[in-house]
Amino acid sequence: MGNPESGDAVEAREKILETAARLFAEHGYENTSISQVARAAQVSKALIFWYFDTKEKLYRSALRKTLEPYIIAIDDLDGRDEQGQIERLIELFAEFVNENVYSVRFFLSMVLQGEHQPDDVIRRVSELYRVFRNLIADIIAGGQSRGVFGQHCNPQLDAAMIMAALDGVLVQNFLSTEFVHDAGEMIAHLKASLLPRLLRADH
Amino acid sequence: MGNPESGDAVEAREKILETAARLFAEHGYENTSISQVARAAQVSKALIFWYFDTKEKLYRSALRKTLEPYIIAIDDLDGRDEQGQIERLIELFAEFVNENVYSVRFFLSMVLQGEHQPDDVIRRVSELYRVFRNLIADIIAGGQSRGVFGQHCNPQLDAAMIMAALDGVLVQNFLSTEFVHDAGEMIAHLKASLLPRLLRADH
DNA sequence: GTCTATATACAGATAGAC
DNA sequence: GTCTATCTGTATATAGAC
Repeated sequence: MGNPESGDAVEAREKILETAARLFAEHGYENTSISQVARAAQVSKALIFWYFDTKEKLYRSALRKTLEPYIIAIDDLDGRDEQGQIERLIELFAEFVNENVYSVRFFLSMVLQGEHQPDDVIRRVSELYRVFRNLIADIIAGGQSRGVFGQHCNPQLDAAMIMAALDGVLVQNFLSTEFVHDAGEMIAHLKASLLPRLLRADH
Repeated sequence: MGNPESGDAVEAREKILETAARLFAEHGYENTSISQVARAAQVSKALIFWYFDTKEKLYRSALRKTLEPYIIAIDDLDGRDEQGQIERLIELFAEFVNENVYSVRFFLSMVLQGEHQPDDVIRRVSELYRVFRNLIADIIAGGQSRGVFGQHCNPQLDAAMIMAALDGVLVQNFLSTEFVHDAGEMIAHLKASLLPRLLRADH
């Protein structure tokens, strides 16, 4: 599996990629120079260009690497009622964001600033988001036809609302210092606030 | 009030400031060069340094200028019941964000990225936010003592929740293309979802 | 106050030795 | 593959004429 001439060829490439992914996520595209990456990865600038040709391509490769752990395993939804399933999805989403704070924060600020948004990366992220929302919408629709949720529910809109609230809590969490309540408490409150409204009994 | 030598001295300074504020908000600190600002404001680079010494100081001055319209007039709250007051505050917040989309979006991405955050600017913005949240918390607490809202309410936490949901809706709105529902519809849904829970009757 | 011309630094990128 | 040395562009900032 190794190269004939040099044993750690792949490792240098990997180290550049890891370092670049970290630095880009921490300081953004324009705030990160090839020289910085080279210094931090302990290689020469030229080597970075040897592997990645341009700064732009390095950036794209680094982002793609960052996306690798972006998978949410939705396993244990069976055996729960509709409300329980949605609650579990909310928890999974919060956990996911928590495990990827730095990169999620970075993607968010990337999209907000609107510059240097490789299309494929944006697509992956927003697809993940949409899958999640549709999952919730489907559960609501299913619960509706089973008579658990009322006809006043609008699956797509209610799912979007839950996601929005979730986003808000997590964004506030990013801004931490100034925003008092901790995420766990807020997530619990979110469930208590939004889910009862869906049930058929009241309204 | 004019200078003896040059009639439009102040206007050049103002033009630089306006232009810088716009460009910084559109492209960020690192993506905006003094040369760009000079070209867009139709003055020489040197003049910018004459007035503002360094790029950093120009940035700070531009941000301070951006903050000037950051005032929310809370006038017509009297004559409404508690729920009506909160609904009105939600509308005011949404209107405010809508009238300042570009700069709000910019401040958000600035805080998220964590770099180039002049302390005084951050303070102003987060103070505005806190005032708003406390206003809602006070209304909830007042409604509680008047018996309109139930004892299960937690004024600070419920206010934070409302603000979080509001944030989420508005952030989703920034990301527009990928996120289906329009802000007005979501705001209406937000009121319908969160406020009934506060009332004493149910629960 | 406003300009042109310039100093200085560092960015991205290339050439070529090993 | 990995390096040193260098090219070229552009950034912030300054000097000095008007």
